[in-house]
Amino acid sequence: MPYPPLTAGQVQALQRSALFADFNQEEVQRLGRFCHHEMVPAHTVLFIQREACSHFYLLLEGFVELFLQHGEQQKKTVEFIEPGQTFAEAAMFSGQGYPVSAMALRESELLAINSMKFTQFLKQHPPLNWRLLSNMSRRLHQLVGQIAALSVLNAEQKVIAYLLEHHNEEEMEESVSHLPYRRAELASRLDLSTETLCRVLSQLKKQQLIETRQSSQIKLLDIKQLRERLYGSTASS
Amino acid sequence: MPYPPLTAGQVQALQRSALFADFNQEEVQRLGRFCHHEMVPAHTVLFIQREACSHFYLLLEGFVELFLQHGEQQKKTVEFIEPGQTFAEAAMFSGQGYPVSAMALRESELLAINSMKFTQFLKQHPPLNWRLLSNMSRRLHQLVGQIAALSVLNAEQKVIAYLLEHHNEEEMEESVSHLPYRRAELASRLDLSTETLCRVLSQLKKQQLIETRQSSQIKLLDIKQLRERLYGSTASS
DNA sequence: CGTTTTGTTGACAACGTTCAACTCCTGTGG
DNA sequence: CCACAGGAGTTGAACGTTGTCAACAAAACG
Repeated sequence: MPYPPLTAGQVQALQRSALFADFNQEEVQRLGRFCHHEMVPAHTVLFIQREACSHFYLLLEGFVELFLQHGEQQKKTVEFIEPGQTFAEAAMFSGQGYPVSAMALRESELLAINSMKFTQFLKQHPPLNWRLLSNMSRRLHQLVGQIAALSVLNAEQKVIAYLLEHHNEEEMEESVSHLPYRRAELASRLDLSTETLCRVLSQLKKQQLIETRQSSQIKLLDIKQLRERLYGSTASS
Repeated sequence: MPYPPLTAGQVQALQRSALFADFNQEEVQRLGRFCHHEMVPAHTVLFIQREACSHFYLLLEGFVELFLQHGEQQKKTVEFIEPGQTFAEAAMFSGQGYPVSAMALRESELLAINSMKFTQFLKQHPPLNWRLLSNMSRRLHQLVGQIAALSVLNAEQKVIAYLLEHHNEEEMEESVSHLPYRRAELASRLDLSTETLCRVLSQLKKQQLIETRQSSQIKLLDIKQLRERLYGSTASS
């Protein structure tokens, strides 16, 4: 038994994730034998593109960025991971290593799950196969949505689409989109330069469609009109 | 037994596909009970985005395009499917319907596999789970590669990347990239206008890096130099 | 409180799209 | 077999959107 047993909190976190939602106590314990807990400071690189896949992860606390690199300096954010999400599950099965690189943007707490051991475990738990398939399928949808957004939407539409997708309906009586990202981070995710992102936000502010507070919280003032700006539909994730 | 038995050719096609590669005769026959053969003329729509997923497909002959639509008129090609490939397998598991639309670009011959029946079949054939996972995983890689290409490469690099990926190393002593597409089709796949695609091809012709024959066959004259134009690497699918 | 990082705004340039003209192919009917 | 029509491919010019560079403002941090 190479790893210390899981804490109660970690067990709960596993059971709250999509993959292991209905695991019973015993199954979680068996899973725990090849998970280890990691606490990493901001800017830690968890894995890099093309590297052989040794683990996949469940994020407990913090914030992780999945990104691509081209040439020496260009970086493109593919996705942000928030607590409760698993990532890099798909990398286990392709035999081509991780398709992206991953970096913690803030100090983060993770559960790293050993890929080899997990694939063995998988054979003994057929229902998990289904979960994984549906998980990956949903991720495929998301990526297709991103491709649509990249190729079909202009700067303003990208921003609006993102705001609408990520605003928390129930949060306050007002619709506040909490964006815990730096401008540069969000810009990279939307495939814009920081400058254009700023400009779009300014314009939307001028037109009274949004309000910003301390630059990381964005209040949506007129959701209907925002939706109209996306035309009929976004087809986005 | 709702469907006629499979012909020898269809059985072979199934066994040549990635998903069913090592199926034995009996397994293929059972699979055949919920496959049906389709022969469709060019421009047939096989399914459309968001539609509930009733079948997935193996392309036997012909040519199929997977695409997205935005608004009323914009179309973006996500992928071309060539004979031997399966497509839309992932749609079964997400519960969100097909993520894209599919249209036959030429007269095409397909095997349509009933999704419901297949998922039942899947439970009795655990090794298939693995196949599916690795298939979908590879597709995820591809999509990530496309995202990279869309966001990081310029027009010339997109074209070169595509040519290099799709040229047939062994075909003739010369490297001929057979592109059985219309300019407009290829342009949509690369997210360019037909015009820019033409311009890029012209430039490459002028610089003696490629040659075109009857506009659908492209001979790569200097692969090394083409590679250099992509910088260090493409990170593309 | 000053220093450093992040965000915002403007001027300008670049790349790609759009529109329009034109050429080249392909296939069809005379 | 040629002529012609229609579509596909190619090229040029003008335009627009977004990226880049540079200056500046505002926060964050020690």
